Amino acid sequence: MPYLVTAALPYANGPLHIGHIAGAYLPADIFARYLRLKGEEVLYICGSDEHGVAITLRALQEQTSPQAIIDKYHPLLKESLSGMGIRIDYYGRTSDPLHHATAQHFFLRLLEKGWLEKRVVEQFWDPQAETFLPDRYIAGTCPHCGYEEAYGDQCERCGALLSPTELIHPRSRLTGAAPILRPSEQYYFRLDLLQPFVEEYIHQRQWKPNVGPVVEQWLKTGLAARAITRDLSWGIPLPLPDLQGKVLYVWFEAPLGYISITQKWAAQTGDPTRWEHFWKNPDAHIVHFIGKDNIVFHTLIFPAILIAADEGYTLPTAVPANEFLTLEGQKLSTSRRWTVDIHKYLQVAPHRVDELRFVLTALMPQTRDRDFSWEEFATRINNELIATLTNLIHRLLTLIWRQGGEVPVTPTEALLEARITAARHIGKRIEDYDFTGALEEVLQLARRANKLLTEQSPWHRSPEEAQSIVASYGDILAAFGTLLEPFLPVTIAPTLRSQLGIDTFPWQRLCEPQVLVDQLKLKAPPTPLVQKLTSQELQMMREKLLPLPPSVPPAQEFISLEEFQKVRLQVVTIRAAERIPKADKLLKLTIEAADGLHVVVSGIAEHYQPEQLVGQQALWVSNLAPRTLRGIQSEGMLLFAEGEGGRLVRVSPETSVPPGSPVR
RNA sequence: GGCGAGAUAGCUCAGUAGGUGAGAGCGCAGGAUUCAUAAUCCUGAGGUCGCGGGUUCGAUUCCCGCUCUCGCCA
Repeated sequence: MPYLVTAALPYANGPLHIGHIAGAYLPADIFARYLRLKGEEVLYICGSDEHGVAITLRALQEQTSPQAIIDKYHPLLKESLSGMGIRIDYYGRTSDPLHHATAQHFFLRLLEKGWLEKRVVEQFWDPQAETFLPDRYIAGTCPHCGYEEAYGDQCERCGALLSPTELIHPRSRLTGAAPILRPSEQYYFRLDLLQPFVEEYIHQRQWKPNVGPVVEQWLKTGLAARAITRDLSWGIPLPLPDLQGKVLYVWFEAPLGYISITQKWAAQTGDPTRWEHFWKNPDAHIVHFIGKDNIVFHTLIFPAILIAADEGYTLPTAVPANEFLTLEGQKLSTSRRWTVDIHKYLQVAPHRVDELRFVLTALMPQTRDRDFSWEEFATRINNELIATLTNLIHRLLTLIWRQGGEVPVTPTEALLEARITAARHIGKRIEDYDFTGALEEVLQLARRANKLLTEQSPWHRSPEEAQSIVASYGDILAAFGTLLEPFLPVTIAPTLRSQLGIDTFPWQRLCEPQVLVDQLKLKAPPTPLVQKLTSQELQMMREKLLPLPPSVPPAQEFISLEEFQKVRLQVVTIRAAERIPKADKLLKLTIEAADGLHVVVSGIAEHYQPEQLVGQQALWVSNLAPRTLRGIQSEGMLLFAEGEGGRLVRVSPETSVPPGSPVR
């Protein structure tokens, strides 16, 4: 039975970050690698999603064309994925002419089958640009919170979902002109009529506990007809002559990318019909790995499209959606730059890809949101990956090397049994889409082997006994060469196999009691598979990968003007600066303010020499309660900006002003 | 406002179709050991299973209400 594995098509308007990897691409990769080892026929396809308003807007921001945006991000996405060891059989893109043709085919087919309906809707028109405006192209004042930069679909300040007509003083984000309402014809997809068929499909499948309730809720509310066209220039044109200037809405055409990219792949293999082996085969498994934001599209809308087309398409077998990853306790956000971007990680730590895969697998948000922190990152690597797993491998390899590097493999019952149950449990967990649990089983095997090895302590025994004990571990070492492959395929698993001079085994063999190899021969003295992560290295990674200091919460409460005015700020001139004995970080500063000289103790000695500061101006909070530091009373506080890596930078007026000038 | 999900050891999380003393990993304390990247192994401390009611012989597990967090929808 063939498997088609897909992962959410990444949107080509920004880089991939750890949340994307942990949510979709990595679980799909582990799943696909495991199936390949099992000898199943697997095709893992993915590609860039290159249409939609966000891309046009991005192009406007960067003052370039949508084509330039996608041509910039498509390769970046592709390289980020391959750099992470995500082995995708074919990575396509939705700007491909083949995708356009496939999407247009579906549109015409649905039209022919009567599932589409033309409706006239009132939409905003920009009289200057002479174009209809999508919701996101319209800005105005939010009717809920008064925010003046709210968008037509959502207010970014209060989070309210809006419709463009609700905005007070709407204006076009293209030209700034006041848009006017005009009637426009759009095609609607009659999801409401398809609901019975979709329900039948939904109830034939098993859904993950975090997916099922969401789907049921949508069905309960009732599916509504949705517009599948938009008045835009960037996208897939409607294949109809009478409606110019309209394109297919992204949520309609993007999922069809799974089909068109499979077709593209098939064309490359020389057999253009081979895509039907997956998409028109009732025995094929189609598994979509996505994040929770995509559940509705993959479980309801995409199947509805396939059902409506009525051309014998295979419906998705499973949609193992993951929840979200947070970073240091806060939601990842590309616009707020609160992310760890993959392409940057690959530059900063190119030799630590498997380490990141390990941590992201351990922290995969399978049933609920999970948090990624750098401290956790280091702990997982040093105390689990290295201490438990690769250290076991290293001590075994060292023992073998000390016996001449060549041993016959004669496993004990206990070791064989441990290997077999581990292989079975790992496989079962992966098939249940529990990747964290599968990795835990790998560690469990390492813990069992560590325990047995310590109990037997070959280093305490006679040379003969020691030799036979060490020989008994050869089988488990060989097994790790395959067991680690789905999880750590970039450096760790292949390096182990090359040290042992073996290849991977079919997964089935790991579940059977026959010895995997008769003997092992090491060519070179073993070197550790993973280097410990030092606190300096961690610090370096953190500084280079996280541009914002985590101490500033992006979601802040608003304060009133009155509250703000309680803070008294003035410009002061620093008249003297000196170090404080036995304090590494503190400087004693004498400042000239409106009412004369004051003493302030500042924690900036690591960033400024005292003589750099004398004569300079700074901002001073004058009414902060005084505090005694190192026996010196500090009055108020000088303000410094916190730059990257916690670097402190003095804040001062653009041109010199008299000391004591108020700041309001 | 409606709906959904979550709240279990210092931390991250499992779990219970209701039942003898509630689990794992990490962290911590003590011990063993030294083949190994101060890694490994053993032992231990530590929890009113969010709060309040109810059903029950018995609830962390079922029901109702509440609080907090997150998400979806209006």
